[in-house]
Amino acid sequence: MRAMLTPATLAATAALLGDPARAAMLQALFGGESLTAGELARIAGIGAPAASAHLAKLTDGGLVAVHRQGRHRYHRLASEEVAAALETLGGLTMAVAPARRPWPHGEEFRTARLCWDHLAGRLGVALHQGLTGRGWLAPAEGGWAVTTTGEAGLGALGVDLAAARRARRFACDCMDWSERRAHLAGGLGRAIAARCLDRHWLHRLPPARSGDPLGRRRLGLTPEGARVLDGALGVRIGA
Amino acid sequence: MRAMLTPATLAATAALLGDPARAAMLQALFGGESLTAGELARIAGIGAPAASAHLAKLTDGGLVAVHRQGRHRYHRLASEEVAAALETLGGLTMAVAPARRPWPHGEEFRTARLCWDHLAGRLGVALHQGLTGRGWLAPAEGGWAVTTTGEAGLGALGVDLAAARRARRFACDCMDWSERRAHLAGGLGRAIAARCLDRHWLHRLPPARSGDPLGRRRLGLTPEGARVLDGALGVRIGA
DNA sequence: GCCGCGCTTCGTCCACGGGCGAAGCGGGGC
DNA sequence: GCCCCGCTTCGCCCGTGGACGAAGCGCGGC
Repeated sequence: MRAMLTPATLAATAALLGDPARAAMLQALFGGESLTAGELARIAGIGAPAASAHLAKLTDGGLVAVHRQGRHRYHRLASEEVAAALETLGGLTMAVAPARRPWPHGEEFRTARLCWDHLAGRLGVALHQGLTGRGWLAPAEGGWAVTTTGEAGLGALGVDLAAARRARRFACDCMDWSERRAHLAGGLGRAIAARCLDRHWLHRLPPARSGDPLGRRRLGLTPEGARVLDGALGVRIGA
Repeated sequence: MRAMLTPATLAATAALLGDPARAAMLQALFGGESLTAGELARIAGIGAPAASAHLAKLTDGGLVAVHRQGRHRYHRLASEEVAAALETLGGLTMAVAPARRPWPHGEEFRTARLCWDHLAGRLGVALHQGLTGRGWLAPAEGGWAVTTTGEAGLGALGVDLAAARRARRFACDCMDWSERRAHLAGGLGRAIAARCLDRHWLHRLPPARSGDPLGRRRLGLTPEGARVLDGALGVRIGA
């Protein structure tokens, strides 16, 4: 039983993304971290009351989820779909915007980065290719399912499949705007990214400059990470 | 040399989609047809002056392209990226909107439909799977390239590869929100869809009811189409 | 050449919504 | 218990932008 997709409801969702302050907040949350209302207010360059109003709209609209902890309220993106929409809208914006200033992140940004909680860029796309090409994932209702081969392979890498299965979506596609190809999202995408960061196969790179809207989303691959991912899945993004 | 992706530019693009009248226009154009300003005004339920203003914003923003013919001005979506953004935003809206009215299109809509100018739904996803799984497409900069095997296979189906290559993008992914998987967009996606409709392997289904916001996007597969696509690419969506 | 039609431009109105300061609420710290 | 601090609510102001009617422009038809 799904709802009707009318122009009005689509416009309502798009309008939530169409305010500069809200867009700044969402872009900050797109880095994968949970942030307090105060931090988001500072990032968006507005006062606390305005930020509170924006965050109320975003949570009402189902784009942001809140988590109370003491006197702080931590905000994060609510779902895969929100991350996917931000990623795709970013691609549209880049395609549409005339080339004004040079793109300051260049190759490093396209090589590997976080898309909310999963891996993107050339690395994310190569990972998707490796997982499906080696038969670790098979088509399933609503995305992908892991095969017995995949279960063994991912287990050997130490990926927490149990945690991945607890997510609303186990594995589905997400558009990578810099590569124009799909990368892996869902619980499995998150579990793989978590494992890579946990084992220091990947590490977060510092922002290119202060106030960087892309935050700490850029990732660097360590020599060990390159070895492990190439050995297990044929993922090669160096050259 | 790419432009910078600031919150402000992303918000500006999203705001273009965030108006009910503009969203209605874009959703109508998402069916793949070129429509005149008058038709779009009627669809959006607004007067001619307002429609003209909205269309000017959409073309200025690079979301819609115009084509003069006599005293009519035909409007269509400007690029892959716009179609991809509409598709993804639709998915976000559906995920976010509480299930109000039942979804009236059900299985027929998920089985096969147009996403602007290429195939989507279970059929589009299966096609993508068939093309990549059989080695007809290989990873390439910015999407996919056709292999020699693929060139032969697509040639045998009568797909116009020369026309496909003239497009800005030859082949790239686009998110399918009903399947949560990638389907094929770009010049090749358009050429394949055109061939299928041309040979009556697929045909447009009438709107489920008048005023249907999804227009004539639903597609039906003919027995011959099912036979051809299964034989060439192992595409099976019947059961 | 004249009129008709599709579309755009201009001028005007008005409503929605985002911003802030002040005040209120609630959880922790001491 | 008191205060501090993070966040929200309230009340208000103001700017943006979307709507329409009237008028103008350009292409076609007769």
